[in-house]
Amino acid sequence: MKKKLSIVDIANALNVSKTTISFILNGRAQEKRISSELIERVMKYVAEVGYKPNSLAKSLRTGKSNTIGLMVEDISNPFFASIARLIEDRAYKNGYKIIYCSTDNDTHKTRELIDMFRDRHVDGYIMAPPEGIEEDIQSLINDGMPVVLFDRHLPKVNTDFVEVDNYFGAYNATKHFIEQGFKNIAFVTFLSSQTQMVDRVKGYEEAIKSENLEAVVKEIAFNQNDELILEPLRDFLKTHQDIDAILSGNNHLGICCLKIMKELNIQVHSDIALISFDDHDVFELHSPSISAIAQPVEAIADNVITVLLKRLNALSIPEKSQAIILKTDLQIRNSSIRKLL
Amino acid sequence: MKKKLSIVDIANALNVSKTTISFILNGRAQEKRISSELIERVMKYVAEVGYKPNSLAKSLRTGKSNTIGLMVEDISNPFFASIARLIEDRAYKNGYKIIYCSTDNDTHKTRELIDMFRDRHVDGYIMAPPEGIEEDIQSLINDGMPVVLFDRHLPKVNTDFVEVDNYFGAYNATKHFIEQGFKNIAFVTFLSSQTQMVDRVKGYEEAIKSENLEAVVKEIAFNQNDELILEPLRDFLKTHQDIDAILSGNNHLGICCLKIMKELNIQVHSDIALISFDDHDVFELHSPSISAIAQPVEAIADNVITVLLKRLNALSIPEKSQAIILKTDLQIRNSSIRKLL
DNA sequence: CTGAAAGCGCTAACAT
DNA sequence: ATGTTAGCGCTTTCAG
Repeated sequence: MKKKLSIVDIANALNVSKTTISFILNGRAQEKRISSELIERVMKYVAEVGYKPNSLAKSLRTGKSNTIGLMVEDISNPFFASIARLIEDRAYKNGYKIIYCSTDNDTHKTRELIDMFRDRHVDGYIMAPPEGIEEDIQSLINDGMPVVLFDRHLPKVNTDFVEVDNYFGAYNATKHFIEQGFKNIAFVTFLSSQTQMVDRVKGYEEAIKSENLEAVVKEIAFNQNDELILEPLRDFLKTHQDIDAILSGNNHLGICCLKIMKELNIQVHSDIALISFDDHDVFELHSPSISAIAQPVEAIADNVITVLLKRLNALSIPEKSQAIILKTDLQIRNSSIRKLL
Repeated sequence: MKKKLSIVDIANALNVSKTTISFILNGRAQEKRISSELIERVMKYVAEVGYKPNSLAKSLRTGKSNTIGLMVEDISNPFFASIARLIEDRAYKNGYKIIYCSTDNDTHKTRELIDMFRDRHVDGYIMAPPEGIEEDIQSLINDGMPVVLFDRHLPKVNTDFVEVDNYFGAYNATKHFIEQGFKNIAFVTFLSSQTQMVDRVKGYEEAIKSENLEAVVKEIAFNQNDELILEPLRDFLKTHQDIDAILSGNNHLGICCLKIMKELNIQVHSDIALISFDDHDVFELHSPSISAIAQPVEAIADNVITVLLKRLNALSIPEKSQAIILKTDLQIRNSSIRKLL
């Protein structure tokens, strides 16, 4: 078990003071006008023995950890997983590490996670916030921490966020249903006051209203246990035999709809048309293929990290916070059209 | 921006020495025979002002970070995502945080990640190791770090690991194909010398051989870019029209098979039967539903964390390392049977 | 029972 | 151009 080297070991071995080593290692050699010969010697030795500064000590001293805390709703949901991957990659390239966690939309758990991140001295926060976490985020911001929200935002909290135009995405998909001649279009969503969900419902309702149709919104309580989502859905479909199209509020619900329809032997497309918010591998592969309102995951990840890095590098006066709204992309597949492609 | 409290602030406010505070906070009050009255007073004040010890300083001092590093192949693969979730939960309940990362099966990237974990002073490692990382892991172990491998192991490295009986899983699935009357059964896998993949091929080959059939193994180079996986697969299917059943080495390849078959208008089940290693939402939902060799994700996660916690709490003499092999569960669905259910 | 003080490894103001 | 030194916040030995 080889002992871990410290900066003092290096300094002693080279007969130089540790300050000098520190300066050289932190690229302040020029500024301090250290002889390039010495720099060379130090760098060579450091590489040779494989010395790595102890980042714990460094963080303790500088107050910076070069870590970003990322909180998604559920890392096993492909939408969040892919965004997390992209953010991780970009952060990594910019010298930041990511610690990520799933909130499960649980306010209490989220609060604990924020505490943990805080405790770990993360330099910035990226999160898809659950409801009821406003105060905690505000307190983070008050303490000068950069916070970027994505997928949704908190109206009461003034900070940067990146999301898609949920209203338009749902509006547009609903209009598409109507154009295809569907009349009894239901919207299935989670019981939630999160902005993205609220906007999606609104978009749906406006589109329905504009055509003088009747809005049917089925709200289901969010639950980790899938069976508790499938059950109300099953009831809903059984008691609403007249429905000819469903718009689901996210991919999780979309998949639940598919499961129930399979179970009840309801044919997707010929019995009930379907469009889901958020794309998913399943949708493309399904027979018939399922239309989806795809979110531009790369663009979301890019914008999130860009905004955060800007804050992180900002020297002083915090700029006004920005809201970045991206466009969704309606992927029309077989599940939502009258005639199969 | 409220200043962060330190142990000194608490000590001053209460007119007690910081040592005493430290003892009380770390549950050593009894041992040090501190008056329960004082303990009471300190605890109350700490709760009141919401003081949290700085974990960075604590880690620097104690050399323990209460963090576990978890490296999976790809966090956006549901198999790894669900294991990661389960491990995270269990670790959390035992006072450990998890930092996780995707290796992408990239040895170089993995090496960097190990460095980063090391740098962060994680207390233990859980990983699904890529090939070629043996030395790095060995060096970790030599330095006394607990390392638990899962999903696969490294024959040259003597450490704990948890995996399923891959040989039997594949053998069994192949036998099932044969029982159903399929004769030209192909095995599609990644070009890999990882133990789990090797064992799966072996299981397949043994089963084929036992029935005097001909083994057809298609090996595809692992690639992040799906198109580079689909292409050889497309070629393979075009040039092997006689194949009537495919066993895929993992869920990723299983999904790729589905994609290609859809594209080439090959009917799953009636044209080619299919079983995939690793279960996936897609498989259950697909029409026809796809048979899969399911891995017991809960049991894997449970065993991994249990073994690691045992090491972490072990006071001294490292016990012999253990190999935990779990059973797979063949989920027979419509894609692999002669007559539809 | 409690306190003083050393020290984990690093950075940076302040000498020299 | 390089060295001295004082912390960052915490734990822990040793002395009262």
